[in-house]
Amino acid sequence: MGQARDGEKMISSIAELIADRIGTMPASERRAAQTLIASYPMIGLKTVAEFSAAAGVSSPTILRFVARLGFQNYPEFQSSLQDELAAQLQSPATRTLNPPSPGGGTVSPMLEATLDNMRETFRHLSDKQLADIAARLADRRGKTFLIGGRFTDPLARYMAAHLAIIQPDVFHLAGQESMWRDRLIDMGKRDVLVIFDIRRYQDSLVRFAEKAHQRGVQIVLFTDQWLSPIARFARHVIAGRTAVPSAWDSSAALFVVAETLIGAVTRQLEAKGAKRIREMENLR
Amino acid sequence: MGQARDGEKMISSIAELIADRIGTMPASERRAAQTLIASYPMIGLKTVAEFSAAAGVSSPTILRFVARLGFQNYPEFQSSLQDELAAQLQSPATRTLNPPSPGGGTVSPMLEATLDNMRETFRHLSDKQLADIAARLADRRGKTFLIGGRFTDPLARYMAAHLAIIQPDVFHLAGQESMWRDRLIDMGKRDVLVIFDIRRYQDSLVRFAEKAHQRGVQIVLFTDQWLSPIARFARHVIAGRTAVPSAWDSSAALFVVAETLIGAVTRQLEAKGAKRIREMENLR
DNA sequence: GGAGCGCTGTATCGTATGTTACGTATTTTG
DNA sequence: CAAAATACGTAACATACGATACAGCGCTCC
Repeated sequence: MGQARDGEKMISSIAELIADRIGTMPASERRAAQTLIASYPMIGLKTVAEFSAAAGVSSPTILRFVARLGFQNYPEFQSSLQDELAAQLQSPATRTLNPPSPGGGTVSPMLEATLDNMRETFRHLSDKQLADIAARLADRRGKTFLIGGRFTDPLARYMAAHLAIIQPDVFHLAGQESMWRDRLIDMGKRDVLVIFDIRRYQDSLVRFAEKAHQRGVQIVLFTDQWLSPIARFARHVIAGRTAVPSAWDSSAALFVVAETLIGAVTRQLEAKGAKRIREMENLR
Repeated sequence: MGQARDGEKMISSIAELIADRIGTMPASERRAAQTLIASYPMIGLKTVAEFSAAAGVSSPTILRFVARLGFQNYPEFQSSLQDELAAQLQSPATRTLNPPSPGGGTVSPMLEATLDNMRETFRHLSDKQLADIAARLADRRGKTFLIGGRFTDPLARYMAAHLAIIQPDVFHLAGQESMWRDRLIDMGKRDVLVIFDIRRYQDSLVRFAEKAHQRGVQIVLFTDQWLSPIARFARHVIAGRTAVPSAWDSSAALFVVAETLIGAVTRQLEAKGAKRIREMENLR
């Protein structure tokens, strides 16, 4: 990405790079630079022809322009712009919330990142998608199995603990691989398998998911934004943000999605008037 | 641009368009859709080949995917994404996020409440308090035990899974009450017992906490804002908000506190230069 | 005022990219 | 269980895109 360096000066964005070198450019290239800055960075993502037309110069001038910025070719220049955009989008500039803690402590960054992760996660998650998954989980013609990886299995347990109360045939798959591998026999087309898998993805889970998929089991996958290979077999994929300023990844966003789903399933069953729910409420 | 309409529903972004139609898509196209959503919208700005590789499908599938979304060809699809990006960049305020769902947005209130809970929880939690607890957990002269209630035991497991890696003598107490009650024999003044207990508070846990307290064990309690009776015996109490618009209480705030603590303990051990940490990092 | 140099656009080329046709595998339906 | 329909990938294709060679123009400096 921003490998383009200039002497000892730190250049972190292409816009700065341009500002730095615009003085040394010939007239036409300067027009190109100004056009790019004017509607930064969108015009740079379009084709050379469009860029040149917008700037009122010829194509080769655009290419000479990007070459002068230090890029080998036009695609490389575009990739750089895209990376910049991606970074910009991931850390929402709109940090309107949480006042920085007085002590400038170690807590705030962690919380900030976690809150951002949740907002980002839900931003990519439509109500409809969640409703679909909830409907599938509330559809009581089949069984529900839940399983997770090394760090995420507690999430599977958490979800199972709730779902098992409001409906029958909910099973958390625990213990040794050999234990739950044998449960495949019980699984069929009408069943749902909820899998939690984030980096580093576990081979055993992938294998298990594949076998289940072959048996026609519908897979709901909770994973991180890089998508576990299980996504290949999954009917529904929930991609949560996991990056936090810590040695560990955060599963908090996935946890919240899980809670949201639990709530949605409960509501759907209530709407269906399942008598089990009414009985349950007596116990609360 | 946003000319893509669907019946009477207003679709203003491609992400919404996808969410709307992802249900009607065949498996491979759904994978394409999910990869795009996972890193929205950057992957869509790259070439068909890169997109298809990232999604693990073939190029034609990508093209069929964009065709299903209503675009004549791939460049038109990309232009649409770019326009969307441009609009988003120009008015950061107008973050076109989760559209309120037709069925009376069921997601947003849940997320909002959860985020509020976290802010509230941390507002009453000083950095010093967390640092103290982390220091206690990082003090390796004693053992660490973790246990939780019916719904919160997964949180204990989650925390144990992490702590057990960075230091020895971390035990999650599972199974029947009789099982862990006997472990009391192993506990002494230098040991720490982390308990998760929210409404409805479990008698068995309260009894257990009391016995441990009598043996001089230091108790760290995760509970809700109404405080479990265990608070009476606890050295450190973390009170998290749990109220959400759902039939269930939310443990998400406590989960985030747990993650924060895990991070803090890890950092403290790193600072101490524990060789175990260095060994661990080789494995990551 | 003439010669040299640098800047810019036109025209051409090679290639990477999007596109399409077709055959196979998989699922669905009668 | 058979047959049709659908989904998916392989491979060939055409085009549009970026890259380059070259010529014209203006500017500067002898």
